[in-house]
Amino acid sequence: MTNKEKILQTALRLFAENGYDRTPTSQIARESEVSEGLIFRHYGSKAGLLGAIIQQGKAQVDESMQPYHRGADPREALVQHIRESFRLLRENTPFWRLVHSLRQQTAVQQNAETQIESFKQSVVGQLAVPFQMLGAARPIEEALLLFALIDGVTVQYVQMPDVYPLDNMQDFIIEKYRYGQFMGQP
Amino acid sequence: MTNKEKILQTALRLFAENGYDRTPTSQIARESEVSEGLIFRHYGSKAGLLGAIIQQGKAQVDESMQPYHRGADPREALVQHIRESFRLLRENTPFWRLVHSLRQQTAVQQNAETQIESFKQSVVGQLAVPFQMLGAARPIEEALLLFALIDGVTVQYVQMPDVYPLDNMQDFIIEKYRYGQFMGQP
DNA sequence: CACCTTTGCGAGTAATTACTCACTCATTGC
DNA sequence: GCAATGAGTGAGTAATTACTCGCAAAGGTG
Repeated sequence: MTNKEKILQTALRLFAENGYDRTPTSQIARESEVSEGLIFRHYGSKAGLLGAIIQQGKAQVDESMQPYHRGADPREALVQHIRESFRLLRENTPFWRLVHSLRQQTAVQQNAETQIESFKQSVVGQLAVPFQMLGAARPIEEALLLFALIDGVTVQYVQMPDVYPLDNMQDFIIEKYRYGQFMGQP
Repeated sequence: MTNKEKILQTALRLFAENGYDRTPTSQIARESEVSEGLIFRHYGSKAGLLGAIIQQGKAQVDESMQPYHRGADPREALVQHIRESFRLLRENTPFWRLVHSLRQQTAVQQNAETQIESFKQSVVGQLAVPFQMLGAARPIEEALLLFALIDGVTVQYVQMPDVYPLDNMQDFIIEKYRYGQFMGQP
C-alpha cells in the first residue's frame, strides 16, 4: 500500500471515529506514519482529503446500484435493493458512519452534499417503479418511506454496530416487502 | 428575555445551522449582542452550554412522552406515538437538527449520548406493547422498525425542511399503522 | 445608606491547527 | 553521468479559539 492510500485509509477511520472537525491533520500523519506535509502534497487541503474519501465511497455505491433492473418481478426488485443497501453498509461501515456525521454540515463540502442529494433523488425515482407495478396507491410515498426506513436503520446501526440487530432487521424488512400488503390494494 | 436565555437560543440556532464544532463562542456572543465572557459566566464552558441546550430539549420530550397509555386501543396508541413524534419535530426543528448532527460524536458529550440511548430503549420498550397486543409475531422488531422509520423521516426532514413532504409522510405512515397488516397475523 | 451578590465587560493568553516552504533523497530517462 | 521529477520531511507561522481575570455597574436587602 502506498503512503497516499495509507493516508486515505487512516483518515477515513479517524473521521468516522471522531468526526471530521475533531480530527487534526497532525493525528492523521502520526497514525499513518508519514509527515504532516505529505498529506498536503497529495491532497492539497484537509477538505481535499475528505473529498477523495467521499469520491471513493461514492464509486462503490455507483457500482452497486448499476444493474438495478434485474428480475422483472417488482417484489424481487425491492428485496434486491434492500439487500444491496445493507451489504454496502456492512462492507464499509466507517464510510457510512462518516456520511451520517457530515450530513447536516453543508459548510464542509457543499459539493459532497449535492452529490448525495442527487443520488437520493435518483434512488427514490427508481424505487417508485416497482411500487407502481404492484399497484400501490402512492408509489412516490412508498419509495420515500422505504428509503427513510433503510436510512433510519443505517443510522441506528452505525451508532451502535455491536448491539444493533442488523441481520434481524434486514430479514424482517425483506419479509414485509416480499409478502406484505400495501395501501390501496387491500 | 434575559441575556442568559438569549445566549441559549442563539447558540441552538447556530449549532443547528453550522454544527457545534464550527460555531465559535465569539459568534454566539456577537449574535446574542453580549460579551463573550458572559457565556462562560453563565454556562461555564462551551460544552456546558451545549448541555443546557440538550437538557432543555429533553425536557420537552419527557413531557410529551409522559401520558403514553391513553386509549386502550393498541392501533390508536401507535398512531398517537407517530403524531407526537412529528409534532415535537415540527415544534423544535433546530433542536432535532442539532441532535442528529451530534449523534456520532460521542466525544462531545458522552453524557448526552447516554441519555439519548436510554431514552431510545425506553421508547422501543413501550412501543413493543401495542404490537404484542395486536398479535405481532416479532413485537420487538416491529418496535425497532417503527422507531427507525420515524428516525429516518426525521433525518430526511431536518436535512431539507423546505422540500420534504413531512405532512404527506406522516399521514401515509399513520394510515399504514392504523389499517395495515403485520407479519404473523395475515 | 452600606453591603453583598449577580450581571456584565473586554482585554488578555495559552494552546491548537491548517497550511507553507526550503530542502533532501531516490528513481527514472537520456 | 547527469538532469529532472516527484516523494517525503519537519521546522515554522499566522490565525483561530476556548477560556480567564480584574474590574465595574446594577440591583436587591438590611
